[in-house]
Amino acid sequence: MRARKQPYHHGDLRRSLLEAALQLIDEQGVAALTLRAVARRVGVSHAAPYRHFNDRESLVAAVAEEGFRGMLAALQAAAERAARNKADGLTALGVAYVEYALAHPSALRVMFATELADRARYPALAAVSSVTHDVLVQRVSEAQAAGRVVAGDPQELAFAAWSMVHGCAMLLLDGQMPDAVPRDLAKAVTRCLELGLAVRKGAK
Amino acid sequence: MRARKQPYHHGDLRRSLLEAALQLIDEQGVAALTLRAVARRVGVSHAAPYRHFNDRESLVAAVAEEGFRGMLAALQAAAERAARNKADGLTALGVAYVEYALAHPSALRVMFATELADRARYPALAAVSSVTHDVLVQRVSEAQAAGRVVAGDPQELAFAAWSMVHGCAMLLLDGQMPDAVPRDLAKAVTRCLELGLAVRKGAK
DNA sequence: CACTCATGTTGACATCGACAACATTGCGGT
DNA sequence: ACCGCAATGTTGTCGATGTCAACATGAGTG
Repeated sequence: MRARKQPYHHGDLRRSLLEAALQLIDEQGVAALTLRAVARRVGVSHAAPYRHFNDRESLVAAVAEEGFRGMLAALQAAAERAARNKADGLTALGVAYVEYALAHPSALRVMFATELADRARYPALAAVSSVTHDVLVQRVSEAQAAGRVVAGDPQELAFAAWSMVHGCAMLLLDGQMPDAVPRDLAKAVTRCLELGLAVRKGAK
Repeated sequence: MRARKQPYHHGDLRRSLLEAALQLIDEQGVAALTLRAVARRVGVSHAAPYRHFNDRESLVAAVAEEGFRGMLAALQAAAERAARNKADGLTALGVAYVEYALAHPSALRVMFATELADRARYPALAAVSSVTHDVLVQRVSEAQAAGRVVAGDPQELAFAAWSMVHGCAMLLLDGQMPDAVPRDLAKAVTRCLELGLAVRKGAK
């Protein structure tokens, strides 16, 4: 069998570091996400991560990027499911967003962490986050074409929808609603969103 | 004149520390909020802050608390202004929320910082944040009574409103909408919110 | 006037991010 | 087959930070 002595070169250290980072965040929160701790967990020296990440923030950004990719996949899966069932794609998207947030709270926290405020410094992160946004805008446009959503700038309507869902997720994650059932609130929010965007047949 | 030599006792160090903390965040971001940096700015020794804050997180929590108080004042002022002008109090609240966020981005970031996720550890913070929430619920109830908002659990409706406005503020602060005019987006969101909550005269 | 305790200071330690200098090895060109 | 280079890891180190313990100061109270 192959010698168990760790080969000097790890193979795919970058990926291992990312996975360890996710575990750390899950177990001990974002504050515990330390370059040295990640290195320890993977079993490499404390400076090894610097070969793959410029600094701590770069690691955080990379983890956030992973999070966005995961969410993007979840959103697209939800949209396809909705399309197959002839259901409302927009609503499905909103529900999927909140569900992903509740299922991966630490990922969400990293994705929108304060440290990463200036996206300009992390183009890859900005890109994947932008794609996510585009998916949403696209669904809004489709819903408009199908006559299910009021006319108007799809960018602005999408932003409104995103705001609502994102805010809901964040408030739930932050425990701002301690005595409530998250899913009920999410439902209420989604319903309000539907009403707000729906084509209004009546006067007013 | 009074001796300029710093008296051994500062007088109101706690308040000074809080103000220095706010300045630091404004100037250099949340990451620069360091116990030692705050102490330096105030001109006391590096361990002095420990007489007023248990640890770094406690300081952050206290700053967040200040932020909530400021926002609460802004919201209440906006509500009163709206009442005098017979305008819609709920909309005024939403606009005031986003405006406060855009005017005090660093405060907002601290208020909803990741580190303070478990509010249980900071009762004072939880309290003032809860009061803010109550104000919103109250306005929703009033709007319902005035027939301007659909019937339903005011808690849930208020949460939906809060979600939307909070999400809008957060996304704008995070620069997720780089090529847009913040105020336009805020308007769009608020309008969507109004529509979503409004009493529907027509058929669905 | 003396005592006491809150408030502030000094000094120390472990940890962290970051860098530089050095070690190892996979890989491509000859 | 050999050489050499560049990517990848390691060790050592530095300054800064959070945190604690031991000590100093003085404001207010009896």
